[in-house]
Amino acid sequence: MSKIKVTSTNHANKQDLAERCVEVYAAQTIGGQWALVISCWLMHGKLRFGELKKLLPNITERMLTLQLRKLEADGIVTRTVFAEVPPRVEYELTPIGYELKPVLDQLEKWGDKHKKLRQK
Amino acid sequence: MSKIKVTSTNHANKQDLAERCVEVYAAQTIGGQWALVISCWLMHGKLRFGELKKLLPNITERMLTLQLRKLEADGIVTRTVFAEVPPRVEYELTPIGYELKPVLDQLEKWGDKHKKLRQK
DNA sequence: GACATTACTTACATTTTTGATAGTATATAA
DNA sequence: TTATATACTATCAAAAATGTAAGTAATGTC
Repeated sequence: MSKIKVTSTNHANKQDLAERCVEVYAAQTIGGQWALVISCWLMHGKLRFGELKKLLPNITERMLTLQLRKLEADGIVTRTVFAEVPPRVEYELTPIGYELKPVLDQLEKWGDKHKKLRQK
Repeated sequence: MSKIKVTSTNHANKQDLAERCVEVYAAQTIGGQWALVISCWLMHGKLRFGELKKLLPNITERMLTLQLRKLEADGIVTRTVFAEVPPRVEYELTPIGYELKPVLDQLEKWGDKHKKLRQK
């Protein structure tokens, strides 16, 4: 499941950075091209796999799965499978997941300011 | 200088995400393996290229250059060259760069909490 | 029995990011 | 004259992330 090479310099560097700098640790945890948007949407409440897919029209099922699994592994979302056919799976933020709110808020604030500056 | 393929799906997706979600826009702007740590160090004041290198013992000069150039292009740091030999170049956060502080603070806060949860 | 639905998985290809290594310029000091 | 220090640049190689396309399971519906 993991394609990372534990012996690579890159891997070592990432680990080192995460250990020495909590900010980097946090950034790595919510990193990945789609993880942040997914978190943003889940802030509003739980969603099914298919609902997320509709909200992110360009994402492939593969990527959505991968990122959700990573978020799950990192304790940021929970995955609830209902024994139905066709299957139903719901994703919801964990408490620590919901605590990302202030981070997202600050990112939004800063992003807005930066965007405006750039437009001038 | 840019190795990105403007015609790729990946590129299109990134653009799209950044447009639709300011949080992602912000995250992309300070993304890159080393950009955040560099920003953290620069929060304390301006630094020379060589000083940054010492603070990040594992970074290659190439990567340090690349990330600093990106930060410069994005208006987050300024680059001041002194006409001396050997050369001296100083990097400092711009006003909007310094405004990353609250973002870093929140990342730190969250990162700490998350780390503690994981250790249990 | 064929079909639709949903949330996936698998194998492979492409793109993007990062790393390794070896250069370069140039005034000053030895 | 050679060496030194500093902030780079240029190539090439490796690793990591993302995308493409095609499957799968299982049950209820027609």
